[in-house]
Amino acid sequence: MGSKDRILRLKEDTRANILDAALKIAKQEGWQSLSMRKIADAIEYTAPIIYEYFANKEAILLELTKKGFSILTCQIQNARDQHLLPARQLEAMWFAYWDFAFAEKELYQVMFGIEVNCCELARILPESEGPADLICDVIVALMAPTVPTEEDLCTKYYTFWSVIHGLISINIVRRGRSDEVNQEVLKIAIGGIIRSIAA
Amino acid sequence: MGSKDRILRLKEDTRANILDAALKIAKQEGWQSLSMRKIADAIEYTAPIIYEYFANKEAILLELTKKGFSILTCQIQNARDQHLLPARQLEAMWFAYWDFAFAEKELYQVMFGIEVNCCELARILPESEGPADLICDVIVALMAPTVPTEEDLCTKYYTFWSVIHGLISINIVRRGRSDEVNQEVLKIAIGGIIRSIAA
DNA sequence: TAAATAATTTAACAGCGTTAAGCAAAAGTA
DNA sequence: TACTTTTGCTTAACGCTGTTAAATTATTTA
Repeated sequence: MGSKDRILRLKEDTRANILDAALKIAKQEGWQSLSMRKIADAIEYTAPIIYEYFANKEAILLELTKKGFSILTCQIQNARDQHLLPARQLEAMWFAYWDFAFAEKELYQVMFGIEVNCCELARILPESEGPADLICDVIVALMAPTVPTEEDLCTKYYTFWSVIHGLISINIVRRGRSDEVNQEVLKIAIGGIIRSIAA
Repeated sequence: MGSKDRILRLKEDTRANILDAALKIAKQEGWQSLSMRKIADAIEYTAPIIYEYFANKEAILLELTKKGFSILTCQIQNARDQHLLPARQLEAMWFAYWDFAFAEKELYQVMFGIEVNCCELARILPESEGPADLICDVIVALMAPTVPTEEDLCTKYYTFWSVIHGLISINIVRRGRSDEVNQEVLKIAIGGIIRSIAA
């Protein structure tokens, strides 16, 4: 009876191997050249086997997206927990976001890229709301005792995200400027928004 | 001898037809489903013919990118010429940028998407510097009589671009919030940067 | 009219995602 | 032990992709 468990565990392993292989290939050759056959090669099976673990290629990308949001959420949480003042927390959280985007460039790309998985991500993947929820909490704290409307909170988060995501996008598609320039732009932008929120 | 000209003109026509067809297909079905055979169908030829006008599919995208930058540059110029004060000009220019991104969504995507044409765009396509040059000029005017260093100017342009590009990206990949929210975020962001520059 | 050149198409290659059929080994049953 | 069923996996195939070479048709030149 224990053999069932062992087999189940092996299956879980192959599933993880598929995801690992996909990400590894993306890191080495880019998402564009990721193919089911390459994944199969990497895990030493033939391509059809993958379809016993994932419905299709998109499902693999979605799972990696999920993984990405899980890691990002975790790191934003950690950043927050290392500060007490909301303003400091917010700054640290966005810097964590920034760091994640480059430390896990491929994950970030599959999370926010022009890929298939765009449209209704929050609907099919509730985890994708994690970072937003965390940051909105701190924005509320920063504004206390004023309580923002849902609309207002959304706009503020949105402004933050646009700035940081814009900077990241530009840095990923182009070869970014020097790190110093980036850090400065980031600090100016974040500081400006924080001040405009706190005011 | 005039027949040579006529043939050349016809050839120029088919070239334009290829570009038009490619953009039309992208508008109707998205870049992802654009194929050489579909283009060929649209211009009522077979696929290999396209290769007498363009080296490959990427060359077609590059040509459309070029076209996009040409239009964008033109519209930014127009926006500038309708105002006198640098601050007003700058605002109008970024709003023109914004409008272009949505009026010509597909062109904007191929210009700044995660596509192949990313890395050294300015090197292979000098036109892509047009908008930046125009806007930098106005930034300099805004700062007068202070003369910014190249680095400083670059950082300021870069900050602008990040904010606007971020907002646009988010609006294109996700279904954007209401127009009012967007306009407000945009106005706040642009206004904030302009003030921080002018100060 | 015959030869040369140009324009266009058909056929093919290698690769893609995906599915169906086939096979071989293991497990269950008598 | 012998037979059947199930499982795991592969091979083969379909229709699609970008791209190239060969074959074919049409046009121009001699």
